[in-house]
Amino acid sequence: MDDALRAVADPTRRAILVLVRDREVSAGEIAERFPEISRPAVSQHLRTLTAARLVDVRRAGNRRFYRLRPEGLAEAVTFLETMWSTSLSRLQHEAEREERAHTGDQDMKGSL
Amino acid sequence: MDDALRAVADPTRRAILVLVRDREVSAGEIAERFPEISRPAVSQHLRTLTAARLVDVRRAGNRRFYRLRPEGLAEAVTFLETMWSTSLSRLQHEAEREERAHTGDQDMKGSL
DNA sequence: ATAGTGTGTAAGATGTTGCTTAAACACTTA
DNA sequence: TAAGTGTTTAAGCAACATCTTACACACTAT
Repeated sequence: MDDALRAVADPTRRAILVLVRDREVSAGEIAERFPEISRPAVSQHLRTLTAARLVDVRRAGNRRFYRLRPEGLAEAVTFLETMWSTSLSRLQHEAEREERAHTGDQDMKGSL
Repeated sequence: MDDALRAVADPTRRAILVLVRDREVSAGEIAERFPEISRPAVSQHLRTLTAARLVDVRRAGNRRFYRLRPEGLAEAVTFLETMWSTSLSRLQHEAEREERAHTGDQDMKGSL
């Protein structure tokens, strides 16, 4: 998870992931989408993504095709979802307590 | 989203988020959980998390209490979920094509 | 006021990241 | 073999992140 979240923290790498989400894309084609940075820079990002197991590589002749490897995101998604939804459900419960309190239907066990 | 993902890329900050997920925790109490790093280091992490709007702060007398602000994770969760599930559904479609081709009855869910 | 407790800020050392240019590798084609 | 294309690796550098120590701030209580 650590590698995945670190990899995903960079905006260029996130953009690359979007590019390779739905189809295989060659390194060169990826690099074309980032005219502002050099090819080696893109290559290094691809290496980082590969090391984080966020993309798969297929070598075909001269070229290398990259594609999203969604399983690599599983742990990171789970972590963030847990933080997000667990805490949201807490907020929801508080909201419900608020509502009961206002309608005179209090639940003492719920109070802190 | 950028700030949130960068903030969450650090393991210490992730651990802090877990600590403040379910309840308010004071800066001192948080720092106690990280004996290996100094108090100022923790304070700086808290600042980063606050700037990323991933936690809320409440000042009470001497102390400052931190708590998870789940809304701050919304965009990041959405991004990762989209990458994850969209791509998984692609895999599923490929699996279904495979299945039709082989007339087998395998269950792709196992590969998650 | 003064001292004590909880916390944050400043300054600086150190390691890491992301970029660039130059060179090398790998495969294709003449 | 030699030249051409696609891609990665190497080396070096500037920017940034994270840590530490020392100090400052804010509030509490003698």
